[in-house]
Amino acid sequence: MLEIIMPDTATMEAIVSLCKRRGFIFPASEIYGGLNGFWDYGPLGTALKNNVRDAWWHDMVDCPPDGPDGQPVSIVGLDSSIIQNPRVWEASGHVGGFNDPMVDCRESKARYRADHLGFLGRKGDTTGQFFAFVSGDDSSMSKARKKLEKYVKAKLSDDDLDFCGIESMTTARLAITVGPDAKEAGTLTEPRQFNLMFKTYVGALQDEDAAAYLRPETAQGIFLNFKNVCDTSRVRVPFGIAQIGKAFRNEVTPRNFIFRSREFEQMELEFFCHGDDAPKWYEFWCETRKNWWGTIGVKNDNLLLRSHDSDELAHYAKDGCGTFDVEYRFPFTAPGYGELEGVAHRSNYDLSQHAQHAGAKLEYFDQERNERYLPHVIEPSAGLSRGVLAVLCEAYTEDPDRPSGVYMKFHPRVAPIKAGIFPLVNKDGLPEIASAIHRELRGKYRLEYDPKQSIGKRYARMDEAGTPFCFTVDAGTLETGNLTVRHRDTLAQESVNKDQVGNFLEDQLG
RNA sequence: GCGGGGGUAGCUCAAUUGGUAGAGCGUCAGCCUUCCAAGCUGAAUGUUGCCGGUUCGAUCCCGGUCACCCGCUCCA
Repeated sequence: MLEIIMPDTATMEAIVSLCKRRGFIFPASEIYGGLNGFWDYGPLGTALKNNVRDAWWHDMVDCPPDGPDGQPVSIVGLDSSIIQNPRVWEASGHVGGFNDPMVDCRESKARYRADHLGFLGRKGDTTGQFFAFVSGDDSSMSKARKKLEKYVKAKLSDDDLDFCGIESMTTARLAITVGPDAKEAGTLTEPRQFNLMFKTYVGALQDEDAAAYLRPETAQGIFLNFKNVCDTSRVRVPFGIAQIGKAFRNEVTPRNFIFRSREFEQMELEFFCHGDDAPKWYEFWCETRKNWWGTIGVKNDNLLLRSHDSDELAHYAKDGCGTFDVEYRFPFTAPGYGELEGVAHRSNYDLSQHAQHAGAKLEYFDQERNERYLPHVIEPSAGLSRGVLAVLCEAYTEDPDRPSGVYMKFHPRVAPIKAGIFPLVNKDGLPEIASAIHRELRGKYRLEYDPKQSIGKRYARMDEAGTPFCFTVDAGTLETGNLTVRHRDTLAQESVNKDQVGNFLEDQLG
């Protein structure tokens, strides 16, 4: 029997509500009415996000996985600037195609710069069709002319033609215009601004010479420093450079909580290798990255791993061996999936672009091969903000049988609070024992000591915070030294000596 | 960007069809309490999203705006 899964807006609203109630995530500048596409992380959310971030950094940089040859791969860290020389974004392809008003064709799926389009009509005819062409492209123009002549069923001389630019094209005119690569009329959109980058000005004078952009991805900062890292870090190809940081995109429609926001965090790795070895490393990183999500509790049931079809490959991935997505079934995408991470073979696109635009020598000399070349790049690019959202969705577990009605089943590795330390009652010397355990271990683990209110209330709070363990000191502890540890997921309780709490956590958390 | 839906305490909601708002839960304090939001006593918290208009008076009517949710669009 197939289970039919629908977009679950009720669950999503419950998750957003819990995030607000417990201090995971708030709307940014909420007391001023918020700001579309921006979110703030509260105490628990910050801890959760830092834990996901640290897990990635640990597994990629501090303790990278073994490569295909069984030896640990070589990866170093980087933290580049959010604002770079604006020419960076020309080289990367972010400015140009996306800084000017663009016209899309719904039929041919082609996109044109609006100021590069010309329009051809019959002089004196205000109701007949117009035919668009790409200015400066003779074949495109003659094609438009032929289409026009076929439409009016007459041979036209130059004097019969009416040329105009996009500025003369009203909505009504566009509706009867045939695109440069289209057959039907009315498939061109109106010119639309596609500047997805946030613009700012460097220095006090706000003239266009001082214009700069907030980075729309962290990746470029890595390519910019490729030579610096090679020259200073004794790395040899193949190796990787990792970076975690904020990126900014002025999205048309921010939607779905922190899934598509205008300010977000990325965890990106650019792995440089010889072009011949690229397929091998691509394979390796697809495998490595898809398995990683399980180590922070995002399970296979809700993960989808898929390769891009060739027609959806980005400009930088055209010549590579493909792009591979790790997708997660969020409540708002179900039964579909939303992207968590993409592993792309970018060939040597980025380095060659920067070498060309900057006039810099970015080639690497490979001693072993006795060969000078631009390395190819395998890029596993993961969303930290989206990762946090996936972790939240995955952890959210309804359980009518427990007082809170819901608990967050975080993997201990990313849980904001690792354990609660409670005296069963706030008297008889129990708080002193619990407090002493807390003071002893708090430097090593994020713990919460709470002597107030009923024990059930404290357990319920920890359930919503997703704390995996709670240690409770009771009267028996005074005699035997044993206290009780409660497991969040099973509600099971077991006895542990108070001197063994540190060891217990060490076993469970590593 | 277009269309639709609701914005009332931290959360879930009620009320007044024009006369400045309540409950439950949560939170906090004290008491009590031998393991799952228990009990008792008390307390704090709202410019009814924001701005303007009509009115003697607006949370309610009107206009605008902001954020959120849904459907299109968009998402290199």
